[in-house]
Amino acid sequence: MICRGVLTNQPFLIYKARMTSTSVKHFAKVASTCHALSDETRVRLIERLGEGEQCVCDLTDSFKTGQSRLSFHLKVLKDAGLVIDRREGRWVYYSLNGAGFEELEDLVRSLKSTTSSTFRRGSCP
Amino acid sequence: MICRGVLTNQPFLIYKARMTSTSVKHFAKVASTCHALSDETRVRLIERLGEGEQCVCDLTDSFKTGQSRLSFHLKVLKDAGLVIDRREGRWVYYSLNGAGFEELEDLVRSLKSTTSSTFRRGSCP
DNA sequence: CGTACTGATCAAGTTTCATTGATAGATGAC
DNA sequence: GTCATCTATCAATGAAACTTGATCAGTACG
Repeated sequence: MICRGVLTNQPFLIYKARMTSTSVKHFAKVASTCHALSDETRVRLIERLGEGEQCVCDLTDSFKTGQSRLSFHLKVLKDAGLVIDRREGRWVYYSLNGAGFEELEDLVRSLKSTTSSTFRRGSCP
Repeated sequence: MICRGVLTNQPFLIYKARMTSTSVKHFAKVASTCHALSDETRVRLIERLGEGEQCVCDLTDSFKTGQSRLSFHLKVLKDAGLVIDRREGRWVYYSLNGAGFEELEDLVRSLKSTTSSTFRRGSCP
């Protein structure tokens, strides 16, 4: 199966060159961060936290759902670096992690513009 | 459970006001798009397509995996609007869908800056 | 025609994730 | 101290997603 790009004629070599260990981590980072945002409940939590810091009791009230369920989703978001928590007495407050979102924006941008912005048309014999 | 934000004192009303039907769709749209990017193989596919249009045979070769597996992941990406395909004889070429990525960037941006950029500190009695 | 090839689709098996209810840990009130 | 409250964690169940191999649909070629 000898299929090559018109311009480079060596797409496979190019690909291997980009497969550095950091690139591998990059793939996993994008996937794990996006996984955190792949659930509608978690997206709703993010948008809610965009209004400002919220305590879990507030969220449980307005989301009208089990507390353990929200706790689970908040943990997923926290592990992804998208939110941070702060304990104050019995209550725990969650808010957005600005740094995590900037990183996310960078990741998304990097997806679109990887190496060559020129549109290379493939050709198989 | 009477927990209110310091500034508004009515966080729940604010939340309900934002729950329009378009917002609901918005949540689902972010979740579904991010789900497409929540798999490492699919992220690798995206980055590979960032180099230019690729035929499936090329991808199957360099990813060293089953053809049906790649076809499955390409379909997920296509359904999410992130890639487009083009048939040319026996071969099918995939490439990035610029419009889909712009929409994705908008979605991510909208997550960070929803309503108030002011940091509201919650307070529970 | 028939054959060879590319890629999509299907079905079965496996894994991973989300939900639920119960429990445990931590804090504050008494 | 005991009790109540808030939140995290655990175990079990159900659902969704991923993988694999086989088959099917479409195309090219002799």
